[in-house]
Amino acid sequence: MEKKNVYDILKERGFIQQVTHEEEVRELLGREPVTFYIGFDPTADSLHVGHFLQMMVMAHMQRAGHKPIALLGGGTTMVGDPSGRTDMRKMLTLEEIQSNAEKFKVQFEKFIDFNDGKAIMDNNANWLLKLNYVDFLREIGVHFSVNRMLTAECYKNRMEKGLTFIEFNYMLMQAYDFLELYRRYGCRLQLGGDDQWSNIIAGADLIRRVESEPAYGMTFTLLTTSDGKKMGKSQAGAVWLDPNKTSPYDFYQYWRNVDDADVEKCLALLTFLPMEEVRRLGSLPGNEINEAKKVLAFEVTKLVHGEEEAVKAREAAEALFGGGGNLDMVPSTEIDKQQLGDGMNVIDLAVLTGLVPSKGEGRRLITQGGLTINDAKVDSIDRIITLDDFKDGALMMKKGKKTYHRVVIK
RNA sequence: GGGGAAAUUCCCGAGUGGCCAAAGGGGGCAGACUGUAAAUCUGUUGUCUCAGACUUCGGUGGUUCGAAUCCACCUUUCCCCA
Repeated sequence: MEKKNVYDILKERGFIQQVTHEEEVRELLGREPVTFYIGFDPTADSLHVGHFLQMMVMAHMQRAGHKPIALLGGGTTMVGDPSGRTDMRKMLTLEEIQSNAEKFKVQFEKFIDFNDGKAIMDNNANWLLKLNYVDFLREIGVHFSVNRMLTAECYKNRMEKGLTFIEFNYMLMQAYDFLELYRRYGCRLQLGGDDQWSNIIAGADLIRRVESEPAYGMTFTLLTTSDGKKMGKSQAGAVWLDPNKTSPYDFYQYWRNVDDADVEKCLALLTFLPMEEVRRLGSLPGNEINEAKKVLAFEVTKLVHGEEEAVKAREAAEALFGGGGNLDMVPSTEIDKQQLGDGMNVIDLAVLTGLVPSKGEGRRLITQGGLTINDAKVDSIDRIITLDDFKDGALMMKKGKKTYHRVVIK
């Protein structure tokens, strides 16, 4: 069987949103190994699921024999990308950015194979930070029409709310990155989320002007739910790839609970399952779609945290929602006997475990009948927890229908 | 540089001296219904030793018995003019 063009794979799985030169890009990708890049601005101390989608693209591309460049935005983050934002980005210090970049670096290495030059990692701080202002303006600035920039989609809503000059420059920096990567590594394709479209075409145009060489760009769908909201946001904030920020159990549960309407899309974008299987799972009727969600949760957790963690997360979920099984991975808190004393108020215990953020909320929860201890509803805010409530040294608290927390006597 | 407007609780946005922990919406949380889904309906949504007390309305200082509301200065943002 002839090898499938990676462009068609990405298209079929629903990644592709916009392409600068559709036919040319497709042909190029089918013809020769292409060096391409995706930029990641280290604005936080961990990658999140949005980044994960980009890494899936890199992985698909790498499998097809192309060479990814993971570009850390150590330089661009100093400026801040205004795209898709209504307010100004918080300014980060150089130290914060560098520390974040180090964390990103470690995470990249889990997803992309950098051995034997199969992929490249670089940081635009290496060239952006030492740029000379006037030289930059003369070499790069001349190629940008302010009139045109102002019409760019990414500045539209900022034209109403305000846009500072520093952010306005972001596009030039990113365009320059592309040029720099072209010069250093022969990179002629930039990929990114759809909110990066303006920045990407700016870079491709720059290479065409300055180097008179073809350069291309392509954007991917952003992870949104069927009703257009950003995905990867849970009540606790973003869903992080760092297990210390989002535990594998919570990560698993996030995907286990996606809307019916989003299951197929997520399977296509975030797993490597063959498309026939994705379509089959996505079209399961009614209740059966839960099987698809289990597959989704397991597969994504496996990719991000490894098979062992994924199995544990699945077991924990099955134990809680099905009964029996291994409870090791369920979020839990250890408490010693002294702390418990002669008895401890439920609310205090709930706050201690972090199940509720404050006593007020704990009271509210109990009053509304939302707290369960060992499958029995707590009906009084004065309920005292004693050693008798622990079975084999453990007690199970449940908030609402699906937030479990184990308390273990140590 | 000159003139005008604004900054409110997670977000948007009311509130112009006591009735304001602050309308309304969104979001969150919980209950009912379900399939660990969606939609819908209901309740709830600053903290605490919850009767009551305490902290909050960009910052600092004032006026007042009493301020989110008035005054001064500062910070930030937007708009108009140059």
